Amino acid sequence: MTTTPEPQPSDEAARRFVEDFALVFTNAGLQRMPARVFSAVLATQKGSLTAAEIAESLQVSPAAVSGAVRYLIHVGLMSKAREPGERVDHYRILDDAWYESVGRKDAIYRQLAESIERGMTALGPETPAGKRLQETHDFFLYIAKELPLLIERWRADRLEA
Amino acid sequence: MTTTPEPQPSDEAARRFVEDFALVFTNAGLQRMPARVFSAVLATQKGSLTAAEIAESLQVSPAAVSGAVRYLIHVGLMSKAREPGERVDHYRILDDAWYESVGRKDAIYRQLAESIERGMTALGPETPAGKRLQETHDFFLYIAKELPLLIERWRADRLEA
DNA sequence: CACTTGTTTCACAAAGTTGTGAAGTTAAAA
DNA sequence: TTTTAACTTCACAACTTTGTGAAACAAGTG
Repeated sequence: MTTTPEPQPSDEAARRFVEDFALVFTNAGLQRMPARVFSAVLATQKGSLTAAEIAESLQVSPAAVSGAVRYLIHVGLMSKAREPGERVDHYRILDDAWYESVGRKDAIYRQLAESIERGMTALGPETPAGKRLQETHDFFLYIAKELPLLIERWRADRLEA
Repeated sequence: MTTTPEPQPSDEAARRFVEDFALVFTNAGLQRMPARVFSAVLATQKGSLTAAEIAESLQVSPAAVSGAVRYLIHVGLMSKAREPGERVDHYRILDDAWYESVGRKDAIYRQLAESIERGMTALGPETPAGKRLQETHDFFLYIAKELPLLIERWRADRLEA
């Protein structure tokens, strides 16, 4: 046994950033533990961490890490990789994690639009309510269409530089 | 006493829409009760409802309605109005509720960018981690800037038609 | 001014969520 | 094939959130 029993010997400022960013990310809608795990990996120099390292650095159980990374992988923010003949998984943030997570919001707006459309039928398309819904519907579709284009434009601009 | 004791005599399809839309809206991030209240008002022909009507139509307590509308007003999705010499409040959805609620998301991205910026300082701007954060930071600021422009473009297009 | 009706506040119970320890599973190493 | 380290699953306890009933409050009305 030569590992440190301390919470972690390394950089205190980094740990504060991890919690700070996780908090903001939580406000943005992510659950707490996935936000912390993501944040912990984000703040590493090498860009990846093993489950044990995550657990140690956040002071949580391996079970919590397991649940969080499963979720993060599911929503396409992280990937798990194991080198051939290795025993540990390395978790890293996908290169286009952010683009995806913003761009994927178009699905939400599309769902809203679909629900509104059903509502128009239910309430009568020619009634005042129906007409009000029509505009909302169009707006949601507009956003759903434009969001991915926005990301694309960013990508294109980025390639030039 | 001449009011109906039934859950509500009126349109069944409308009630289904209310719950359907509330659900989608909840998936999009709103709490359940505010989503239901909003949805109930959205589905009315006259475009407004009193607290009592909301409570009746959703089969919830006045307290729940009170809490929900307070929240909805706070986040700028609803307004409360009382006619001079009236005893009841009428709740209605703000005309630009949706524009606001989408456009206001730029604040979230701005906060993310700010947190990332603090992280860059903490991790060292010239380190691998610092450089990775830089790009994320720029991306968030880009989104924060473009979202309101997107809404504006919609508004402009709409005025023409 | 007392009454009535509509709204808000508050303590609490019910329901839902989150993270833990412990047991179970997988796969490399011996 | 047995051992061992890494990871996952699961039942449960702690914590949080949500909606309720009851009481307090506010504002027209007679």
